[in-house]
Amino acid sequence: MRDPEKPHQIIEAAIRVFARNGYYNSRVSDIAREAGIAAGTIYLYFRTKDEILVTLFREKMAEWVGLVREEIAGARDPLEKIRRIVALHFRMIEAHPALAEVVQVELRQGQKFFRGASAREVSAYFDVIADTLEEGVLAGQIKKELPVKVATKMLFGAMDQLATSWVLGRRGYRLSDAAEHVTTIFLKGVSADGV
Amino acid sequence: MRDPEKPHQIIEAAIRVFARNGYYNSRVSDIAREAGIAAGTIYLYFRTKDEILVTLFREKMAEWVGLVREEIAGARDPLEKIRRIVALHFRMIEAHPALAEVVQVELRQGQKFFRGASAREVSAYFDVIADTLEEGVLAGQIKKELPVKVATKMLFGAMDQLATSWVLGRRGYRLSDAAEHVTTIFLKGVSADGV
Amino acid sequence: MRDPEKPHQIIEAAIRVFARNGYYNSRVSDIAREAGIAAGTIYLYFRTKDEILVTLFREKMAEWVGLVREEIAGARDPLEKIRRIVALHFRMIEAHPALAEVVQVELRQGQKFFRGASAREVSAYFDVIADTLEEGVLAGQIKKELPVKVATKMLFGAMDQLATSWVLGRRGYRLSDAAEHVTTIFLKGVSADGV
Amino acid sequence: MRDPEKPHQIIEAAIRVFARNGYYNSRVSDIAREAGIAAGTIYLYFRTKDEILVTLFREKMAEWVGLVREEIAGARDPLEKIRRIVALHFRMIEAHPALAEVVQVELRQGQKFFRGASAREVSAYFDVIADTLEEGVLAGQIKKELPVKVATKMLFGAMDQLATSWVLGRRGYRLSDAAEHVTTIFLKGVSADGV
DNA sequence: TATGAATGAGCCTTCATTCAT
DNA sequence: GATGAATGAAGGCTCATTCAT
Repeated sequence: MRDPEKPHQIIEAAIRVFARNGYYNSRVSDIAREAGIAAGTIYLYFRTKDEILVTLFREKMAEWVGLVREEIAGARDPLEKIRRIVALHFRMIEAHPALAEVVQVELRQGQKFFRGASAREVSAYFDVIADTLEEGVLAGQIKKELPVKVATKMLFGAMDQLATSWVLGRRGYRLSDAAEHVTTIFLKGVSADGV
Repeated sequence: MRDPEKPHQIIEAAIRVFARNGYYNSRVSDIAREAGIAAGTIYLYFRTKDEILVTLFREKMAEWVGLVREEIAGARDPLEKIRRIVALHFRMIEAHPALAEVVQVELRQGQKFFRGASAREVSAYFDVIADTLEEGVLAGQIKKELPVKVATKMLFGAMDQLATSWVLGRRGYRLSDAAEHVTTIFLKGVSADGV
Repeated sequence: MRDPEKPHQIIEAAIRVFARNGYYNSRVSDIAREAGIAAGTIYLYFRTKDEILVTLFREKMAEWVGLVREEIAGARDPLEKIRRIVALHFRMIEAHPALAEVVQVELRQGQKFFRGASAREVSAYFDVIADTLEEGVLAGQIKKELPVKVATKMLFGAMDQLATSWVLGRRGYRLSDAAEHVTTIFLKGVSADGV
Repeated sequence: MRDPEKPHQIIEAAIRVFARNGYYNSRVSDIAREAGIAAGTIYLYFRTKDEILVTLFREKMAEWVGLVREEIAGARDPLEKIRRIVALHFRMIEAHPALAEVVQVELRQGQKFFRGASAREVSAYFDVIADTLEEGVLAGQIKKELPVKVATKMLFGAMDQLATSWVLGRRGYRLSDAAEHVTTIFLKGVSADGV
């Protein structure tokens, strides 16, 4: 396996193809054509079609979580961190709609049929959110009796649904505009009473 | 084409099979076996495999929305209605985990590849939530500057994510227990300032 | 097996259906619908779909030969007989185009795949022609060195091709008009030298 | 899609298989086995089973007509041309009985159900015969009031029937022996009176 | 390493035939 | 006898994967 650029090219091609047709309606040869290589070449870098999807998830989710971690690293205030997480989430979706589409639509299938291969990476994102919420509790900004796991899933689910609607819909508006609303509502919902 | 029970039996069998393997990993003959009939018989009631999934979505979503409408009909208070919607949502998921799995996992694929056949039914559910929020705004219980559409998607997304986690996870806890938390956080998030 | 009219009705329906779609593109249920009965009923009168075609051939060919025999019975002159055979052949094709179509198109398949079941009936038609030619030889009107079998097949083939062209074409002319030409050319071809 | 020999091999295999079982009783996998390739390979060269038959007709008929044209190119005398056409027709049938069988038996089905795809090629053969007859009329060897279209179909039908009988029968004689008889009878039938 | 022709297992769908009513 | 719902074998076609070049 020589060309270290090929797997990346294949993944990027797969993202575009899966976004267009979905995993099960995409042929390996479609990905090859999109990547400008021969179908057989794909098998020099991936053992099966499944492995493309699994790798895709793993790499992209890891990248994503890395970016989120960077984004919030500079912030001291937990509430500000939440604000940045939501803003970044929506910015990423808007910047990479094809990737967004794949992750939104295929992730669930994926979690079920591809051996939860991306489970670790997905849960890392949940961890970032959960950790931030815990921080806020300790800082007294978030109510201390907050069921953090539930709240984490709520925030993720809320962002995910906004993203899904935007992706599946006509994209006739700026998703980023929703970020502030989402943050406001969520933070009010979890805030400590006195705040 | 007589037996009026057959389509129902086939749909129920399909739910179980799709929940187990996913739509694309299920064979028509699997559905037939699960339903206790011959594969050919399915084609007396459905034209294609796709049509089974589309019909499944349509019927189950319509049923679901019907139940939700009934559930909140008795309540006067919009906040109480939201509470009941969330509670019913989770009760339904727990009561019909296979259906839940199918809807959770396949719906997105579905929205994209099965002609948005269930679009109307799904959006009916969104409408119920949105209408209830509007009511709350008029009643002064929910803040009047609330972006209703965003809030609607947030609540749906939050419930959906909790459900998905529960379905894909080990189901090692009572999903209903989360209902109260979800309601509390959400309602606090959207409540009018003075409340 | 009660209703003695049913087999006949089924055969007539089959002729229309086969003429429209060909044997292999026709369903048993198509024949049943055309006959105004249920598909299962057909199996009270015929054991298989094949048997319908075989019976159809046998009965119709026998009928045909019977008519031809009647038609020429009144004629003394062999040449006149040939003239009548050709004229009747074309009249029959025009009068029963659906039957013609089936016989023209399916007969060859039939001869090969349905066990030559209609071989006897078809060859009876050949016999009528051959016998008439022999008669003409004896009467000195047809050249005595005529290879009767070849000439018989030639006349049949000629009529058959005219009929096929007419059936497959637009039927934009009167087939009967060709009868005289065919007869003239053929009789000239086989006539005794001095005639 | 490279090997330029494959389509030819597949066509030749198909001819043998169709000759044995007929089009509708032949499986694609039968053709593949006969050609010594995998069933899937056929679909690299033909889109459907139908297309095999259509291509077969088109190519073989074009070849046939080309050969006929060559055969008569050297002859000046129209009657001699007819003689050669008939002789070649029968020689071809004898040399390629499988092809003959397919063309004889399937052509009619074909003309009806495969979009008349071979219509042009078949009618090219009719044209050759018709043109030759016209030539004979101009040369004064064939009677000038001859209905050329009818005579053309008669000759074709006659040859076709002889061929069919030989193909479907036991082939217990030399078909070529019939050529002279057919020519003699036909030419006498269409000859100008004084000749 | 890259190619893409070849492979063949797999699945949806059709439809002749059966049989309970 | 008549029905038509049910059956299930069969086959066309697809496409992930292999391998000779």
